[in-house]
Amino acid sequence: MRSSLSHYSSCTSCMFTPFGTTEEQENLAIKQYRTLERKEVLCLPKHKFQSLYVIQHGVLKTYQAEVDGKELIRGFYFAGEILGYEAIYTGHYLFSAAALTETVVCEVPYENFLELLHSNPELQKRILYLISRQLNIGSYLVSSTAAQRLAAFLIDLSVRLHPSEIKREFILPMSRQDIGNYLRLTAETISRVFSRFQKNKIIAINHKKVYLKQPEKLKQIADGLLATPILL
Amino acid sequence: MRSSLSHYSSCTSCMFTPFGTTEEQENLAIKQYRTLERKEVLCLPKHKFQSLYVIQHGVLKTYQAEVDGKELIRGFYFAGEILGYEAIYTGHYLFSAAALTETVVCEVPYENFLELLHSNPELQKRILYLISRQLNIGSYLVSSTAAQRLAAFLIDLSVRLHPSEIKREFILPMSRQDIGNYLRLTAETISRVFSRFQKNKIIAINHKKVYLKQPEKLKQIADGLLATPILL
DNA sequence: CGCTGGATTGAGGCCGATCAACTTCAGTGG
DNA sequence: CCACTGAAGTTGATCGGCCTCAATCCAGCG
Repeated sequence: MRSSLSHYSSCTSCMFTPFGTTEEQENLAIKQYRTLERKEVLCLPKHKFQSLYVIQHGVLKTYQAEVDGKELIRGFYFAGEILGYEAIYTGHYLFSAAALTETVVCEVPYENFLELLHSNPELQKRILYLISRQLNIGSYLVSSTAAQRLAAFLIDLSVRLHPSEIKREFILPMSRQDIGNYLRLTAETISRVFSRFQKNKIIAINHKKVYLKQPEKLKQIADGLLATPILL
Repeated sequence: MRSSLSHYSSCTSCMFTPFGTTEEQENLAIKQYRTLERKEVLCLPKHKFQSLYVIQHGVLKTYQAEVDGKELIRGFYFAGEILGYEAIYTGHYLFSAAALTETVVCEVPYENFLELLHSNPELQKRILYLISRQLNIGSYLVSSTAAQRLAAFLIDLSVRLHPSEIKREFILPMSRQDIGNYLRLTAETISRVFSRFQKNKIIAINHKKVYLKQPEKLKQIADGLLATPILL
C-alpha cells in the first residue's frame, strides 16, 4: 500500500499529528509526506480517488486540460489547506495538481481519514470548518469586472499565503498567465489592471513582489464599490 | 430552543431518519421540519449560524444584497441538498435564502449534526459525499461564453431537479432574471440564447417549460466544443 | 376588460479578447 | 564577465460579445 518512492517519509508535523498517538498512526499507515519539485505533478484526473493531500508548505495549482490542449486552472492551494475533496463525489480525481514552488504535502488515505474523523470529534469539527472555508474560496470569480476579480484575488492571496498573519507584502507564486487563466482573463488584462492599480497608488508591484498600499480600497473595488472613480 | 412557530412540526421522513432511533432524535431535539410559502425567506445574513437545512422538497435560492439594493444570487438548492455549509466557516449566515416554490426544509442544529455524524459513520460518509458534490456545483459559472454557461446550467438543472432520474423535460422554477443573475448575465441575454438554442433545435422552450431535444449537444456546448457551428 | 410583471427582440456602446511589437528577465555557455 | 536565447511581462490598436436602454408582446388576474 505504501509507496516505495524515495521522497516519501513519515510525517511528524501536520494538522493530523496532534490526534492519535504516533503508534496508532504508524499502524494504520495513516499518512506520509512527500516533497514536490517545482512543476512536479501530484494527482492525475481519471485516476481512482484514494487520498486527500494536506499541504505542509508551498503552493499548488489544480487544472483541467481543455479540448485545444490549453489548461484551465481551477484553484490554488496553500499551506494548511486540503486538496482532493471534489474527488469524494465522483470517486476519481477531476483535476491535475502541479507544484508552483517546492512543496511538501501530507498524503492521507481517505479510509484512514474517515477513521481519524470518527475517533476525533475535535478533528471532525476542524475539518468541517476547513471544508466550509473551501466552499467560500473563489466566490469572487463571478464578479463582473476584471478589476473586481483581480482586487479580490489579491485580498484572497494576502490572507491565504500566510496562515498566521495577513501580510500586506508578498511574492506572487504564479505567473500573470496563471492568474489570468484562473480569473478567466488574459495575461494582458492582468498586466493592464496591475498597472492601473499601481498608477492609482492602490498597490506597488514589481515583477512578483506585491505591496498592498491601500488594502481597504482593494476591498471596496472587490465589493463593486468605487467602480468609476478608481478605474479611470 | 425549539421554535414555537405553528408551521414547525417533527420530521419523520428525511435522510437523517434512518440514523438513530426516533426516541433519540426526540430527546436531542435533533431536527424539525418547516414549510415555506413562495418567496418566504429562510435565514438571514449576519445572523448567528446555528442550523443546517436539509431540503425535503421544493426549490430555494440563496442571495446577497448588493450595494445598490440589487440582489446577487449565489446558488439554487433542490430536494435532497443541504444548505448552510458556508456558514460553518464564518459563524454566521452569509446569504439569505428564499423559497421559489412551496418548500419543506428540515432544520438540523449544528451541534446535533456533529453528534449525529460522530455516532453514525455511515451518515458521516454520506455527508462528506454531499459536501463534495456541493463543491463541484457551479463550477461552470466561470465558463467564458453565455451559451456555455446557460447550456451547463440546463444540464445541471436536469440532474438536480429530480434526485432519482434525469429528466429531459422539466419546469424552470426561477425567472430569466434569476437565471441571468446567477450566471452573471442579463435576462435579455438569457432570453436571446434560449431563442438561439430553440432555433437550432437543441431545446424546445415555452415560458417555464423546457424540453432538452439534444442533451448531448448541450453538453458539447457547455464543454466549449462546437463553439461557432451552433452559435450562429 | 385593462392592468402588471415577465419575456422577447432590436439598436448602439463599452469592456476585455486578440494580435502584434517591444522590453525585461532568467538561464546558459562561451 | 558578457553575449545569446527563450519565456514572461508590458503596452498599443482593433475587434467582438455582452450590457444598456428601449419598445413590444404575452400570460395571469382582479
